[in-house]
Amino acid sequence: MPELPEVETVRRGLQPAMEGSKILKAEARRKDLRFPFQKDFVSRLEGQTVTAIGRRAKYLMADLTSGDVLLMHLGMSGSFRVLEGSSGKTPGQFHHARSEDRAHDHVVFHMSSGAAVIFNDPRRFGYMKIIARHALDNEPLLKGLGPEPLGNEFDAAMLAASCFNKKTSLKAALLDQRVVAGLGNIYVCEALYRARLSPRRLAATLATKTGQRKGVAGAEPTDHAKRLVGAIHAVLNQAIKAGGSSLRDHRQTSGELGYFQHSFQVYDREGEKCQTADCGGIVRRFTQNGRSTFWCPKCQK
DNA sequence: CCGCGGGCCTGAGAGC
DNA sequence: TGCTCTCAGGCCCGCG
Repeated sequence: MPELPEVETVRRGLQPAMEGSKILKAEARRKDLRFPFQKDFVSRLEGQTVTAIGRRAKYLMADLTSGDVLLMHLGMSGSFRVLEGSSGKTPGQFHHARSEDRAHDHVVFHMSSGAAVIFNDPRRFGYMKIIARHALDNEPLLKGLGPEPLGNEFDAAMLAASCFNKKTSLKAALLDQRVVAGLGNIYVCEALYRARLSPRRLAATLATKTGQRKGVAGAEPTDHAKRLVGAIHAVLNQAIKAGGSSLRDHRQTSGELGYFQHSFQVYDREGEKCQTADCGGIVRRFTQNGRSTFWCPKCQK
């Protein structure tokens, strides 16, 4: 499911229930998700206060008073829901995509705020791992992640620099978390459409080589790179504002749907008319590196 | 080192 | 109704 806007939506939903609150009890209801739980998973959580809920790329990170960080990934189908203790809402008002199905509630945190925070993940591609904060820099799961697409360091120059020696397509480069961390299949398709760039274009065409400087080849961003960065910013910000996109599994922690899927211009719109004024093209789909790409062949060059 | 394809899981939807 | 097949928002790993 979740790309950066969905994970950010979840982060904002977890904050009021978890920040400043103590984990009174933690339940891991099976021995593994994508990976086995650490043996001391529960004991390192219980009794700890959560000081902050952060996000890095598609990872959620809960800072604990012990100096540990709880790293959480939603995989393809993971979601959280928050049950407020005494707010009057009944559990029936909160649900995942398959509301009758509690079989995939794999992790539960009982917070001193009175909230229960429940992680549900039918496909179990998600996972949780506790890492000492001082060891975060060496964590293999985080090592090699590229810049945050909404952070200050991500700009056209940086994108061009990391693409200019790539041999792959623009689509594949943007999905590569080492190039920019947080985009997935939907938002890559949407950003390329908004930037009017072909997913088939070589990633290296975002840069003009500027010769050698101290033996290191330089790269100047093209106008295409600038346009693309603008499109990435715009689509992510709009999607966050909409609470993410709900296709199958994504829900806000309140159980509400995100609604950015109504603003898709190409994703899952094969056969529809291109929305660009006067284009007249038809949205097409093809498979690229094993994933569906949606695009308008007429206006994306 | 890089890029690609397979595999991990379950469930929904299409077609027969 | 029920079977089979394809596909799904991610990412690790092994191969060439």
